[in-house]
Amino acid sequence: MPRRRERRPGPTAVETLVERLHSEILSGAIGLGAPLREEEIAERFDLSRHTVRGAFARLAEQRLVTLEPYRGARVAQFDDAALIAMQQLRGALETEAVRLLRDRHGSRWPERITERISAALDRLGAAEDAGEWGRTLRAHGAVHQAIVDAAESPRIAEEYARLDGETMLMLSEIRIEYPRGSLVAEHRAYAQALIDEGEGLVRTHLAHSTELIRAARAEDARPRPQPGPDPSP
Amino acid sequence: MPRRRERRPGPTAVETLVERLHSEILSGAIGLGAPLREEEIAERFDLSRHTVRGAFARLAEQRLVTLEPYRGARVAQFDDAALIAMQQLRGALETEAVRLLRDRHGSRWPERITERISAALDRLGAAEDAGEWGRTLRAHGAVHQAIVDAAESPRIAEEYARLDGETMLMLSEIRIEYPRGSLVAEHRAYAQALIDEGEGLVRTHLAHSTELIRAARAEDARPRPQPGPDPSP
DNA sequence: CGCGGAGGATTGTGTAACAATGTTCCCATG
DNA sequence: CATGGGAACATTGTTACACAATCCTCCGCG
Repeated sequence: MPRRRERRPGPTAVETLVERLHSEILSGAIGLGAPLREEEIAERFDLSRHTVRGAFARLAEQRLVTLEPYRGARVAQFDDAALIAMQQLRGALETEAVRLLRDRHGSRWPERITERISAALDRLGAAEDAGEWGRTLRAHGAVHQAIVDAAESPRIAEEYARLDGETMLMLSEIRIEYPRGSLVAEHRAYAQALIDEGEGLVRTHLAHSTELIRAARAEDARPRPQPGPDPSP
Repeated sequence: MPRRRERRPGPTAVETLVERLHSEILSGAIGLGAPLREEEIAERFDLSRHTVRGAFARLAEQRLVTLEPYRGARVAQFDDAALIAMQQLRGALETEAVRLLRDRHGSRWPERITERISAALDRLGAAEDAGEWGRTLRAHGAVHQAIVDAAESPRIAEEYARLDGETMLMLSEIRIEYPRGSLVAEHRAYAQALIDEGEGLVRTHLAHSTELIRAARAEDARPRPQPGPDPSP
């Protein structure tokens, strides 16, 4: 069923820049809280400052960077309050997604749906086996996203996706110690429990991961830079 | 307790333009689906196209306008699918907010909180009495926002606020017939039920309003313009 | 040591131009 | 008459340069 018309005007300069900065930021090449200077980036990518500003605006929309008038853009930072707020939002979205799924399908979700979730779980297992932290992180995100996507509620899915990108950034500087293979096992059980018992588990699961993240950040014993406007000089 | 430092750099041109366009759009002066041409707006407000484009980007972020590369900006439009998707997201947020409230406060919410909700309800009553539809609409939104704000979950509140603006736009062209005074009565009962019985009612309430909106739109018997990319020529 | 202010750095906005894409409309062709 | 091809035009995307507004640093003064 071909979509009415797939317009493909070459990706705009802003779009490609957004992608490049996105991956630089997510890869940790830029570091949480680091300032992004227009001129420098404009020169580095051979673009005009206007274009760079356009890209910044989009990245700010995804909350990967924060924008302050006359003070510029910087890669976002997350203190514990931000973590909690994010997890509450995530909880709202994932919980509702599961509830919608169960409203529609009861405890027997159609295979088309469970299949995708299973596939995501498999990829998570593979990533974990490979011992690649970044890949594992993304695969983990994809599992949750698959669950939310299954609800076929576009706005919920979209907000969740945005949140996921933000989470990737937040976690980009920490590494959670986890016995190999337990992440996938835990999530297989989680998914099954959602199907069997409903959305109640979502909050438990999130509380668990919130604690892991907090612990991992506290582990980084060094005086954690909280994102106050300016760390006192 | 004075905030660290309230920076007040004069509002930027983009910000003020966003506000002006926001109110023009919400007031219906521009009409759902109407295109916004950069040049025209730049001239009308005596600004450069760059500034206008910046404002468009922000309005798109709030989903009041849609942006298509090389095709420009237009005021958003909403078909039934969009309405449903919005309501699902709204349900996710409001439900979680109430759950957070009851987690913290049980069935006895502190007065500081109920007070704000009551105030919003009072304003709704006043607006309804005055028979001003626009004001009633805003007051109604404020009641729900007050409930969500009470949960003190900043991200949930923020997403909800964005959604509320979008909803105002969606409703800007319809008028729901409602016996005077019944909106506030209904919402007083709703708020009380949330306190007493929890978040279960949220979905019912939303389903109810979804139906009212759909009915009101169907009432506008004229061939409703659905926002397909381009209505076939 | 704290404070104010000069000077530099950076962001915000404007003007003008051109490139890339979308849109319209005329017209030749069947 | 319909239809497809394209020119001509309209609109958006991007650049370069300039200047204004604001922030930041650092120095000298009390």
